[in-house]
Amino acid sequence: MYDQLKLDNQVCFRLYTASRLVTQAYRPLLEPLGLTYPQYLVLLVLWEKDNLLVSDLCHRLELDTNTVTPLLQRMEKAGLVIRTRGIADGRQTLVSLTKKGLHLEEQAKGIPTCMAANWQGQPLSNPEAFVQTLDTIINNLKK
Amino acid sequence: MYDQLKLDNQVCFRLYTASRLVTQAYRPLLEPLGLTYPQYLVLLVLWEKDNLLVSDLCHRLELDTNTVTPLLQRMEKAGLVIRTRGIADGRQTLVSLTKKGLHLEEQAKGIPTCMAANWQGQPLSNPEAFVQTLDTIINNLKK
DNA sequence: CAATATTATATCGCACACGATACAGTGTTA
DNA sequence: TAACACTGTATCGTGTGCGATATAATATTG
Repeated sequence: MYDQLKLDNQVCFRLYTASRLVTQAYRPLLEPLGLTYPQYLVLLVLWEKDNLLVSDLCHRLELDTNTVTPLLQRMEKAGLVIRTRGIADGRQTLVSLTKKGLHLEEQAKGIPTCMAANWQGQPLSNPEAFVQTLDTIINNLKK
Repeated sequence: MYDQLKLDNQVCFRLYTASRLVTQAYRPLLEPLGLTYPQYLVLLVLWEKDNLLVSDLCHRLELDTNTVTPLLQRMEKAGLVIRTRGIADGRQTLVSLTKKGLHLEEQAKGIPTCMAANWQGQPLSNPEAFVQTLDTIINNLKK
């Protein structure tokens, strides 16, 4: 029995579990809007700046097109976005919000506050340091 | 444009991204062993204590049976574990390591060290506090 | 300008996650 | 002990993630 292989000694397992549980916590808030968590992330990006390329969304979300394209196809079917072929460059796909997608922002604006209250039975001792550590990990691992 | 809806202000997105990137970082280490990351987690648990019920694994990994059962079925097909029906209680399923599953521990023992070196281009400033914050989040969110 | 390389996106296949439901075995109760 | 509730696991359907590959459009090069 190797100590370093104990589940409780794995930072990665905590990261994996925390991420899953947080996503689960979003579910009851997103379900009324008909959104999944990754779809919500796409909308966060588009609410900041509309009419983006698929590649822009990929970069912003750190996801590849093989995840993003089907995600956008489902969102298009749900009437949240429209995908149009690029005019200057025919390889590109431009992603734009529909009225429905745009109006969801109003209904979503309360979610972050709601979540913050949600996951803090015990408040986090030092949120800034926590976020900074996550950023360090992300920057170390993304190419 | 609501400030709280900016992607960069979302702790959850960092958590989600960090978790994905860390899992990705495990891939090249686990692939030679023929394992996925969740399968590796199952083995970590079984290496600590063999012959567990499906429900034990579910509790330990904070996953539901609808995830764990198919996971174990794939691992059984891969010859890593055996699933046997409970004798005392016929509803239970006992999960045991095969020789192959057991012997993988030797090959896996270097992985944690390898990973620690891997994701620390910049070393984390305060790993203990980070782990503690993750535990707080997990404890707040699990029922 | 035709052949080739590159790029942006899409498709395919597989393995999770997870809500919802099914099902078989066990406990309980009238 | 027959009817019913409960429990442990399994199944189903949908939506990601992601490696591998395909496709179409643009850029490059001989």
